[in-house]
Amino acid sequence: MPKVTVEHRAARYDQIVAAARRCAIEQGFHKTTMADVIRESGLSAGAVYGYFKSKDELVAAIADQALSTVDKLFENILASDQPLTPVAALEATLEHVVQIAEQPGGDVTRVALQAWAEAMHNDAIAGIAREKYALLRRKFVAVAERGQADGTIRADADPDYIGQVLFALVPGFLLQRLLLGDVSPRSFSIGLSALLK
Amino acid sequence: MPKVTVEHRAARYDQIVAAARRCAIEQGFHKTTMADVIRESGLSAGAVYGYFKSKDELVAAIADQALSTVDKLFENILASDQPLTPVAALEATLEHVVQIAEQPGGDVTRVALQAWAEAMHNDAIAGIAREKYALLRRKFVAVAERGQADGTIRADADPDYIGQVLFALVPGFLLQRLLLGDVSPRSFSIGLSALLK
Amino acid sequence: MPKVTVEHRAARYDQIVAAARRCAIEQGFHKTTMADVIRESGLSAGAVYGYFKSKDELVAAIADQALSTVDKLFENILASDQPLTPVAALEATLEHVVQIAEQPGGDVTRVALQAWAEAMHNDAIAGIAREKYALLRRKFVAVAERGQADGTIRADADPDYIGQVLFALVPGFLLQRLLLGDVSPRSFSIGLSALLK
Amino acid sequence: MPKVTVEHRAARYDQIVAAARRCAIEQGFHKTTMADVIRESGLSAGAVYGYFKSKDELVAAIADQALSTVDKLFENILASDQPLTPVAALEATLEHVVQIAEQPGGDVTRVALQAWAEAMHNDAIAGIAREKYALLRRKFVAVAERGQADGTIRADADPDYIGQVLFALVPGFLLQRLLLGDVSPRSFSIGLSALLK
DNA sequence: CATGAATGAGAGTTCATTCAT
DNA sequence: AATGAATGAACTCTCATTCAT
Repeated sequence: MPKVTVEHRAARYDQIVAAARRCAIEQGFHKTTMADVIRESGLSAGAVYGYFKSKDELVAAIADQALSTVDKLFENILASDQPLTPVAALEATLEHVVQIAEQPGGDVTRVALQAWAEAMHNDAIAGIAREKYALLRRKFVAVAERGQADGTIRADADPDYIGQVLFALVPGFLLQRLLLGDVSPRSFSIGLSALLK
Repeated sequence: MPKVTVEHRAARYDQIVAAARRCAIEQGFHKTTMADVIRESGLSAGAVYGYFKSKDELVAAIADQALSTVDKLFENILASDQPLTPVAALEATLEHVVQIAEQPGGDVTRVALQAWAEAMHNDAIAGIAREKYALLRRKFVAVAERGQADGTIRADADPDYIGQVLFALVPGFLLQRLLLGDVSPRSFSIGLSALLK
Repeated sequence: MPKVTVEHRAARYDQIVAAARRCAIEQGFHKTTMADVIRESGLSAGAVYGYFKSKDELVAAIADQALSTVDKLFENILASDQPLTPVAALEATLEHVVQIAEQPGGDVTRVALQAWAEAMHNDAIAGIAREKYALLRRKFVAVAERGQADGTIRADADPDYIGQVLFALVPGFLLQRLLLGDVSPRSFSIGLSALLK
Repeated sequence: MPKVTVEHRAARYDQIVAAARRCAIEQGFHKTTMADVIRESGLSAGAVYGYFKSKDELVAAIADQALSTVDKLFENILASDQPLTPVAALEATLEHVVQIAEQPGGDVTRVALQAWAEAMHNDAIAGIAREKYALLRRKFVAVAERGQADGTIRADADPDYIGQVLFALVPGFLLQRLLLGDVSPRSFSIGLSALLK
């Protein structure tokens, strides 16, 4: 009975977050009303408030989820022991971004964008964003360090700086994808390769 | 106070936009109420609505202004006839970003971030963002083309792709600056230089 | 208070319409604010808007109700199978008007007057008014036709015209009653009888 | 100088009332804003307020004007020394109503309707309406009295009652004309004649 | 427990009126 | 005298949240 209930609770929770995410993708956090989420989730107001004490908490949960899509990157691509070149690391990351974005249920990267804006005046979301992005950036620093170790990258530069630049390409790609729509992991990969000679 | 000069109208307009921008920097577009803007501007509700038909219109004006900060880049740095290397173009741009961000009256780049989010479901703002950023990116494409012409960049890659990558570093810098706070034009310049060998 | 019965909803609806009607009788549609209706109904703003999407919709409901007071006329007096003379039909109608007007809760005929004015630039209300009054007028046409059939009314005139004239006496009575206050079904009955010889 | 000014003032006054009337015909008193009147009159806010201390005063002036259209009836048709039959008096009155209604500048009878509604909670307008309509009704009483004197109307009925009935046909006609649009002085004349045998 | 009707503070906006120029 | 920008109280309506059933 306890386990069934726990699973049931988890399913309900996901149901609400999924509904809220769909709304947020469509209209943004702020235009989304609790009534929207309630309707979209198929639950009652009371039920939704049984899982989230407030709209802020629900928004934080969606933002968290959107920002946590990078987690899989760590577990899979960037966790490999084989050395990754900067271009390979970038391309793998961007392909992951695109794959996430194209999943059925709507483009979560749009929610990530919302989360960045929200982080400017919402400490909870800012904290999550900082944590996730610092972690991802550290992976790119590691890539830089390996490159410096094997001589493919100049060793006289702070690897942190190189990591900043490589990581910057991820939100830079995401924004161009959503706003201009004419970029792809391939075009970025080619562009970066060309610059690196 | 009838028979008001064009300058007077422009001054009032700026007064309202400045007040609204201060609010938006602090709390974001959506937590900012018209009452906030009215109080902050020192004008009356009617006066504000004499200049902006709706909150949406006012938000669009602030977003427009924030996104248009890149205009000065075109007029100044990137308009020079002397060839700019990718690193120089990037550093000039990021220094401009920082200078804009540190101007008294609050960090406008925070508003730019809001505008990105808003562009996801606001066609007016999306249009402005697309226009401004397409223009800025073209400058980086031009930099790439010059580099290819003078042999400092490999000529077998589409310069558009190189422009995408270089341009991506701008929002990537901006986001890291606002979120993690540990980047600088210098650190980006060093990081990019190291990658380019 | 979920799971509310249909009767409960209907009662709430009537509660709001009754409150709004009281306000409209006192001050007219336009001087009546939603705050007035909310206070008078004893409900909250949200509750009232749960039953009526807008003030316009509420006004239409009150107007509809006021204009629909003639419905009972059809069911009762004018539906009788025994032939009615014009004078009898008129007197019955006016007595019904007075009875309606003197009901506790305020004189609804004042609202009917408002509805006439509103019908000039409100299609919904104009439609209702047209429908109800066309129906009532048709009853008077029927009275005229019976009169022509049994020889008490000249047969060479269009019964529609006679119906127009008889029906005209109803708003003519109503207006004089509200404005000058010195008319009664009896005085009208006597006056019409005298004219008919 | 004084006379010119007086004429100028009168012209301005008429200009404002005419503008306000056009608005009131189109949208009713309440949907008409002072800004509408100001725009329509081609004057400035200050100018309009130089002639009318408040919107209420302006509304009263339009209502007054609309209700005073019956004045010409007294001066012309109903003032004749030759005896008028009820049917003739009615037809003359209704023809005057139609003529007034069809004048260029919009149907003033729509404003009269507004005035009736307004009279329910506006003593100034109620006073004017009472005065004008009492006067008009008295004319119909006089017609009744003449009829009784010359034997064409039964003498045993209070002529006031007959006047009430005859007068009632005027607003009854006006309302049907505006609401149902299928009546004419002729149809009323025929209808009344038929009833009178 | 789950429901969803009800709450009510507060949002955006309007508009009659004023008064410095 | 005339202007019309400015005022600000008041309006309609929304929506996050609660709690009686």
